[in-house]
Amino acid sequence: MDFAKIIANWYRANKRDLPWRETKDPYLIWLSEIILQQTRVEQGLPYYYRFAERFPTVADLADADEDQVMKLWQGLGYYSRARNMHATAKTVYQQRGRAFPSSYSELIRLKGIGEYTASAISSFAANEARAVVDGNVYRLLSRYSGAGIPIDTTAGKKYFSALAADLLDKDDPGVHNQAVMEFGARQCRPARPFCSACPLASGCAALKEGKVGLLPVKSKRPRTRERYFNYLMIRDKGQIWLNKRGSGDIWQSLYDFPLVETPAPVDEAGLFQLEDFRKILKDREYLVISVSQTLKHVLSHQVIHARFWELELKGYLKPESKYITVEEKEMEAYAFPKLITNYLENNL
DNA sequence: AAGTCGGGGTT
DNA sequence: AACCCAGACTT
Repeated sequence: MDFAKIIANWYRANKRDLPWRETKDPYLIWLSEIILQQTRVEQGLPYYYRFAERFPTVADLADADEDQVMKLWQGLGYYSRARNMHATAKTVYQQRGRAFPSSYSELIRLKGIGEYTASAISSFAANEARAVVDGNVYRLLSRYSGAGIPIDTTAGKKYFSALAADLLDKDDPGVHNQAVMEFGARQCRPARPFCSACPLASGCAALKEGKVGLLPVKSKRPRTRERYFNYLMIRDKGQIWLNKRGSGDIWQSLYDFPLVETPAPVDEAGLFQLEDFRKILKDREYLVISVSQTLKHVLSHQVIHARFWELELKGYLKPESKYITVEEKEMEAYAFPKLITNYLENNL
């Protein structure tokens, strides 16, 4: 029995019931695929339900405000996915109305859709014969073939894409693609894969050569950098100052507070002398309401050490135009990074 | 080709 | 602490 047949049989017996497997609507499939990029199914599932309910068609998503989209995405990370998703909804709705594309050649041109996602949508929605290669498939194929070529290099991507295309079941590419990913995720999982009860065991090169635990090979990722954030929660008669984060840094399009970043931790006396701090407060007097402990927040390439300084203004001060002021009760309408919501949950 | 972009689960 | 996740984009 060949690879595709074995995978198909395994999938019939082991598949999970997932909502995006019950539709052929390319829009809903696209929604699920964007949400699932670099994200575990269990983590993405509640977000999929929220987006599918709140934005049932591409027109609904295209009509939404960016703040609404970001708010619904809040907490999921990699926020460029949400911004690109929103942009693509507008593009599609403008150019094609409600008919979301389902062909690879059209999909690949859209923002936020790369080779994996275009293959996934076109195979699931239109049964186009495009083989998906996600993290699960890389692992499965690397082990099955025994190939130790690094999966995060151009050569590796080329090699495994060709292998996946070769193994693709062209009679049923959509189900085949679902099956290989599910197999990689659950049977051929990263740690402690179920090799002793694996239907592919007899043909698995890594198992034969005793190197399952060594595959797949990934070249090393760069170290993270440390950053020190001093967040100013500036209150002025029930209003609080917010900052919308721009391009060139983390958390673009989310909101936080006026920020003084320093190259090293600073104490109270040190912070209040900094030019960046005084520029925000001008000469206005303020009361220091509270100073938090240092919170550590870990991202993929950064570790952020954050302190929150709650200040109450004595008398009115018009903030710089880059900041907005909102009633504290209205803050829930804005999307914040996890670091901020964690602090607010524990301190308000 | 290398760097960047989150947050959470697992080992 | 290191690795990984239904990757894509920028430089």
